[in-house]
Amino acid sequence: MSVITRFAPSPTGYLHIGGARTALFSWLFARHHGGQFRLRIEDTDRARSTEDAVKKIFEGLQWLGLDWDGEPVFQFARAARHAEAAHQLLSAGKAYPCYASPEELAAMREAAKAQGKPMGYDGRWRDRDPKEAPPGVPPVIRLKAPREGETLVADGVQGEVRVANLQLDDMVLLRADGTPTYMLSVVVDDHDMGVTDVIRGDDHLTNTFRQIQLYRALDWEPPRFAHIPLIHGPDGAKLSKRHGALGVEAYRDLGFLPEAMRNYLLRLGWSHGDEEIISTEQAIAWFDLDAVGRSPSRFDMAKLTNLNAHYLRQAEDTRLVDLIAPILGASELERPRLLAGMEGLKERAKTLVDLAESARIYVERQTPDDKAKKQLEGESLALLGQFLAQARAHDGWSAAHLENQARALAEAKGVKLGQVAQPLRAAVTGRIVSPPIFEVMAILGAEECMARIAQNTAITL
RNA sequence: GUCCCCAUCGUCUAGAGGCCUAGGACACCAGCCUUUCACGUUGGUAACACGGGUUCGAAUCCCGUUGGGGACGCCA
Repeated sequence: MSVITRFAPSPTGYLHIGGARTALFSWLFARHHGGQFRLRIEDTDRARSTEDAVKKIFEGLQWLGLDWDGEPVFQFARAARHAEAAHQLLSAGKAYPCYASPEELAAMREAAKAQGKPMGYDGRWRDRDPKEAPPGVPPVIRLKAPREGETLVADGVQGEVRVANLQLDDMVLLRADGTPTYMLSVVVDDHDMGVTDVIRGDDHLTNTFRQIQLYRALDWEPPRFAHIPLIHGPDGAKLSKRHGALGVEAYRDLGFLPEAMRNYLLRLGWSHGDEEIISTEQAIAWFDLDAVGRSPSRFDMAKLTNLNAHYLRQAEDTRLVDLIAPILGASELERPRLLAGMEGLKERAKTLVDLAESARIYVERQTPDDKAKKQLEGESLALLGQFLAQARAHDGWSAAHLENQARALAEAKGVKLGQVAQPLRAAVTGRIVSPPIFEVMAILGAEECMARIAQNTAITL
């Protein structure tokens, strides 16, 4: 049977980093095995689900390059089907109505805790005659789960995990208003969608025992499960909005490339020997569950940034110009300069935001900053003047030509090339850091350079 | 409280009993390269949580301790 995986987020917020990795792993697994990767929106919590969140999830996955097969399934639309499964269990005697009130339930939990027993429903309506039901109380429907033996999960990542059935209580299948609970919905949907491999966060591991009991009750074959460890924040605590749990679009806005994100997320919890830089094609070829680690990992911005710098250097110049143009508001006229300068810019940038910032020198004239100003006084300024006088006396404005002249001047004056280049850089770019200055000057052209120098220094030509 | 999972440099990890004086990557420090910065390059600091076993031999297997995490909803 061909592999079918799914990613099943609830649309209560953006697609966060943990969800993104889960989606990536499921996607890679499906692609590796030539199967399907499907998307299901778990929107049964009407109060918390929003359309905006659904949109954000779609956009997040698209940005990451994780394409899904077929149409997304909206879980709420299938509520009737879920309820049908519960009623089927009810008539088969595998489920029963329970009339316990919320207050009773709370009391049960407290009592169980006090006695050192697992917290949960005590099964008081399990074998009770429904005729004893309190009048006017709509019941919930609970699964009549096995009280003996144990339930085993043969997990693709965690190995064999088992728990005594006594630890598990009779879960609610249908709420008092007749709507299905998450546990029921997931099982029915995964079954109906033909999901063969459920890859999800570790936080679902204990749910899995209950879900397997449900599969058994419904006489369905459970899928294979794989629970991947959670991602923690830099402080080791659960990932919260405070540090890493931003939506993927936040990382996009921070200037990260999707391929860098994919590579980073892939290496968080998965490895292939000492490989670090892994293309998506390579990842598809290599990815499998046996190389997924079992321990949680921490989110490390520094490593993501490093990877991003790598992919930035690798990226096509035209693509990068397209990506930074909106940040810069660069007119069509300036695109040729950006394109010409991109080679030199991109190897110095860590993020698209950095890149855009450093690219401003090609887009607009900059007022010298404080450090640049220091290069435009005294001895430095004198050297600059001499360089300009010399440059003006010769024809040609290529990077090589300008550099040769600067070298000649430096040699004649017995100074280092930097002493000529730095004032020049300051006058032309307004900064003390930039791509090679002669290259910058060549791209800008003589006219623009002279205008900037005149504007930024007292030198008149 | 009950149950489940986890544990190698600061971080991500390699390691499936001898190949480990524990390897790589990021970060950090120092040198080199160099018109600045970055890249690149050379070197360095830095880890098997602890305690018991098993074994000729343990980072690797077993048990315990400690420390993290997760789950116990008519949320998903």
